[in-house]
Amino acid sequence: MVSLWIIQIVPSIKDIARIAGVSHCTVSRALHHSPLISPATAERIRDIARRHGYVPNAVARSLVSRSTHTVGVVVTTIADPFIGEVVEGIESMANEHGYSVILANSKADPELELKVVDGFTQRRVDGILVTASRVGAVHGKRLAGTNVPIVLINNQHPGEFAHSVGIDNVTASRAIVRHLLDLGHRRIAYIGDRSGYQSDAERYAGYRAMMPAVDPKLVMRGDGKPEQGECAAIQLLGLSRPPSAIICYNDMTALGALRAAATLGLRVPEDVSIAGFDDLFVASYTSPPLTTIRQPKQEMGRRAMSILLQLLAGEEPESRILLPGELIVRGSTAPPL
Amino acid sequence: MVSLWIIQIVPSIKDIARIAGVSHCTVSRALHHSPLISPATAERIRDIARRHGYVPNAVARSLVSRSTHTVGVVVTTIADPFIGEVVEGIESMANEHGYSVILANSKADPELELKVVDGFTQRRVDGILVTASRVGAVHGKRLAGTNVPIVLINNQHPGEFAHSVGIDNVTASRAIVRHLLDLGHRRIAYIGDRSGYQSDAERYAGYRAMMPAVDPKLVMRGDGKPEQGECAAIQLLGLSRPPSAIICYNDMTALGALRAAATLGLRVPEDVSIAGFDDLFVASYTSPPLTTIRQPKQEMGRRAMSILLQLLAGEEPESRILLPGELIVRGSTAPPL
DNA sequence: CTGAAAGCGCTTACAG
DNA sequence: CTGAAAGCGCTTACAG
Repeated sequence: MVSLWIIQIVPSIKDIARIAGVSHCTVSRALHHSPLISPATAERIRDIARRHGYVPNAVARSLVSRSTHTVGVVVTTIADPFIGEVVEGIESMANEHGYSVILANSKADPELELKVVDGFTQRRVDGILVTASRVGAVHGKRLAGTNVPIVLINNQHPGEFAHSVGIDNVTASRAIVRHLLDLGHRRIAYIGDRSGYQSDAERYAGYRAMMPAVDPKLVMRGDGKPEQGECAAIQLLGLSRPPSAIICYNDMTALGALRAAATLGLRVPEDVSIAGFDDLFVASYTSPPLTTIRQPKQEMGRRAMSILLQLLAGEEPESRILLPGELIVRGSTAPPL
Repeated sequence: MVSLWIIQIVPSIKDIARIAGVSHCTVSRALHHSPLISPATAERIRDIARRHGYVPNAVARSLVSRSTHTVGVVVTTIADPFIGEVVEGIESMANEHGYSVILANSKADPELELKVVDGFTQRRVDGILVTASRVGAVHGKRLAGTNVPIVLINNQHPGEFAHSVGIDNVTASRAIVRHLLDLGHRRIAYIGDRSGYQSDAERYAGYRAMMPAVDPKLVMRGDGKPEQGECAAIQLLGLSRPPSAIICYNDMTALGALRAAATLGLRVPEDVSIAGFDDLFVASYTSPPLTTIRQPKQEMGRRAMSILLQLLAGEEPESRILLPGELIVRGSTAPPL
């Protein structure tokens, strides 16, 4: 069977002009409700446009207005639930202000990220948002040199960029430690992330600041995923003087720690308290549910987009916004026996 | 402090032409590696373009080529982990073929969805992908009437659209029931979704087809979220002759059922087996981990994009693709005591 | 109130 | 091998 092509004619402003018997610029003005056009003809033109299914061509408009009303969003992966929430926030804020979101995946690969940003530049996005980038480390200066305004969210290698939104890791981390100290814990372990992220450094700093003394045996590093969290927790719980509580860099790591406790036949929170960071959806459904720090994910997206909007309006927004985390106490922490 | 505007001049093809002392069309050809241009001048022009930071303007190119190499993706919410995976698949396939993804949120609101599609039309996307839409119900015909090719993923109200990708719910559902029957279960309950989705009808059909007899008391409906799954499960488990196993419409419902069992002091799987559908990330981290059907989420996105690509190439792809689900047996199902 | 003209940045027949 | 010309669909001073 041969494929049949029906050429769908989408009418242009000129087609409408011809039908209405006016010039195409009059149509343009009528469609924009310009006060220059007489109400009668304006209405007549709009009616014709409607009946003929006229849809303005944003591409042509962008070419002359030199603005696409589009923002590029770079993510390491959109399948990550954390990033999904952030993008949800970006998208809603963008949408409320007439902007569209172009999404691109960098797969955390610096080369790909550069390609992605190049693609954004070709498409003439008005601005760029980058989430959870470790990429600043590699191509920071290069990106920062672009003409397009860039706002970073949860940037892992700050410095090069003017504008960013993040979470107050130190304060949040201190809040978790305080919570555990208040419960009566004294031997508190920390399972961090060895990737060299600033967020890990800050969370660890909060931990150190609150602890009267830190036993180096109680500090380990994973990779932010459950498996290594499990390994680290197994080692910690096997110590001659094991911790009574474990603070994890993030919820993923805590998932592994919970599993480690189960494997070792330890009860949470009776035998060991475990805390995470992020408050992913899964944190409410583990057994027991996880005590953690809630990051305002959507809010972070909205704020970042809002900074971008200000930048595009020629304003001078705050350069670095630090949002507070919220301690969510659930069943995985309790006084030590 | 007054905002200072540095006008960033992005050179156009004409600027490069002036510098190179040729016409702008020669530049255009050189940049496209046209064989018409002498290798020497071509290289010289490309070098000048490079040094002056020339970046082609895709907007202008789109205007003349009448193709934006852009696809619009409609989601009910990008924060949903299921949808995130699907979009990941779409994005990767799109990217491999030089297409960009514009993301838009419909919030499952038919009005908004229509606005979103209208926005896509203005931006002249080459095609549209819609995930998990209940919207077909309301505006199906209207959308189907657009000039732009549309492919649906996990469509809940098929019929109006030519092209779609889905999962073989009936077969997958039968596989779960068979698994439970093989374990020795005879009283098997089903907690469905009352929203009238086709997926629920199909999963229920698979359940009915495999059961020698269905006790109507063992069939309940929630809304696909944990709370109502919990309610339904509490009622089921309180029956004078309670089920020994519960099949849930999806993992979210199963999360509620697991919680119900815990609340009632029942052990899973010893006292009751529980199965879900979807294989969300959370399914591996519940306690016990959840037996469920894995949907090939990324694959669904890739296949849908691939159909769209064929459509754009003027080919005639299969109109309806049904992917198989995979039974994932974990700790939440076992023989009845 | 309306139209003719120029231009946004590019591609592509058509001449030479 | 290269350039002049036309055109993609629109906006917006500039005249009238």
